Amino acid sequence: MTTNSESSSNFIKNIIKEDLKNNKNNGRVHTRFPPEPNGYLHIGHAKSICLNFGIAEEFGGLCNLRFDDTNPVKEDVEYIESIKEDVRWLGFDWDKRLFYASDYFDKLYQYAVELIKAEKAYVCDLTLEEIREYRGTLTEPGKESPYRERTIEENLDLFEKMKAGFFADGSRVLRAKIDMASPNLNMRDPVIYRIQRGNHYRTGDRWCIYPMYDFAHPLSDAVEGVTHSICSLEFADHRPLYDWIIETLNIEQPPQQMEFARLNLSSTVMSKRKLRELVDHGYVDGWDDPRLPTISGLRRRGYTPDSIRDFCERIGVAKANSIVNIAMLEHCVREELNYSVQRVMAVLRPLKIVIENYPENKVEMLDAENNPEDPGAGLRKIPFSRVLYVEQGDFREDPPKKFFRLAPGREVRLKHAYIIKCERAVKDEQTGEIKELHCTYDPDTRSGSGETRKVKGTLHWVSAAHAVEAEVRLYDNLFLKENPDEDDDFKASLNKDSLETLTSCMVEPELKDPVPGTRYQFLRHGYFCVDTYSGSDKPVFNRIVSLKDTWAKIQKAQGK
RNA sequence: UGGGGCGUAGCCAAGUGGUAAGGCACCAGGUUUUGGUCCUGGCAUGCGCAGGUUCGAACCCUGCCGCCCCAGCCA
Repeated sequence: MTTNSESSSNFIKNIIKEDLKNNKNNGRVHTRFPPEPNGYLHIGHAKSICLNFGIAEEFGGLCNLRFDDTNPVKEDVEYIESIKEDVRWLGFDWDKRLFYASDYFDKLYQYAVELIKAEKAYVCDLTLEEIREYRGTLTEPGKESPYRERTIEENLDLFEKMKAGFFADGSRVLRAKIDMASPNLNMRDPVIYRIQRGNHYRTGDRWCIYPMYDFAHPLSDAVEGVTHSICSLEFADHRPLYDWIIETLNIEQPPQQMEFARLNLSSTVMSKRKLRELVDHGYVDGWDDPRLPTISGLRRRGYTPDSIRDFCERIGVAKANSIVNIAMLEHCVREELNYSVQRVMAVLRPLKIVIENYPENKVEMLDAENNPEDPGAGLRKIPFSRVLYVEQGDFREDPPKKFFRLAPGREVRLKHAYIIKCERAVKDEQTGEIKELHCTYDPDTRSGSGETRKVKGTLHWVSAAHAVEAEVRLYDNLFLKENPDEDDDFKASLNKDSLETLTSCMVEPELKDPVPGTRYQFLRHGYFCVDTYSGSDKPVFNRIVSLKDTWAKIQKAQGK
């Protein structure tokens, strides 16, 4: 497998090792992956999933899947199944530990009551705008709410009534009583419960008050026995509040929040908001568009779970914001697919060639190795005949330096077949367009015959009479800019050519009725995956990633 | 201009006082019936900058500079 058996170190693992050494939490390691069911998972989530489940695996602990569903207006069942499917597809198992923050609403309510009784929370009647004003600014302290000193009894009564639906949405909130002068805005009497009518996708209309993240999260962790609560950097400012909740409520075995930098990938966007915009406005064809960094997009594109996990392992975990180059991800799939996937010949832009000295009706079945990296993959038979297709780009009438392919008078080998020589190009008299090539073959050079004559280039090809017509979709970066977020409108650098659809490709008969999801290497092109929606009439292949292309580099260096 | 976090090669990232791991990318060469793979070698006299402590500093101290996050009844 691609994944290194020995994973690299990072600051989170180091802390956990230290905790284990000190027998903190009685040697338990328990993490959780806590998505909000309000969107599809992307590769940034994969990093978190690999981290959380990976740590549990490595240290003999457990990892829960918990839906952080405390906001009824944003969440939907639609996302639950897709998230579960994605986590499973990545290869992780939460066993019986599938949880929902919404399952804790009763407990959470009790904890809130407890806070009130300890005079650590109060019902506040300030409006949203007033709360904002009272909060102060980054440089000035806030003011205490006039409702801050209500009695326990009054607070209990009001909170009860909030729950019972006596008050309008937004008219009152429950706030933690902490410190309006704190330099950390999160500690300036944060709202921990708000009134919000609306149908929660799981609890329906049972509740009209909902806990805020800052209140629900530490307590959900506590309820589940989580020891290490790993989240992204922007929550670092919330840690004092997280700890305050845990301490104030006297939670034993307090979970510990730790923050890491989330993943950014070059030439794409990662925020749910932006991905949603691309989907909703038709810039892409849905959440599983193969150009998207969503898990479902990558899956449809043909990426493997192993390659994504390998990627997450290689990029490491740290606290520095960074943008990982997408070349890293591409490397990971190539590495896996190179030794695991069958080779096949596919001509994407066909150019007809006629082998003049090859008998009219003869067909030879030639041996072709399925995977040179894996002799156990065996051989298959491919038909060779007088009329073939080769790649248009493999012929140049006036070849540049270092061009090792077909040109008038030049010889090349046809992979698994014969050495052929280009005798002449037939052009359209009107347009000058090259219609076909006339070649001759050397009967003594059949592959495997022991012939050792060397030629500079080897081309893939397909027998015209036996070829299967196919559609091939070539994907390129969705954005032209390494960091689309730099622009005022991230869409400014959208790549208009991120999808190129080729509808007249000719592939070998092996690919007649391919099973969706099957991956192949198209010789000299790259790795391709049969599209999820590929029909039987004409197979559709998605390019996962191209092969590395030295010739392209040479051309670039030559200035084309 | 308050608070929190971060600066190690083009991109990631180890390293936590003993003289800069690893990967990607890139460059050069070898092998090759995929211009793929594979193999070999190269790629930071340097760790944001400037001082200081020390026999010795990316690691400790001081002062600067730069970037990110925070004023949702979102998560």
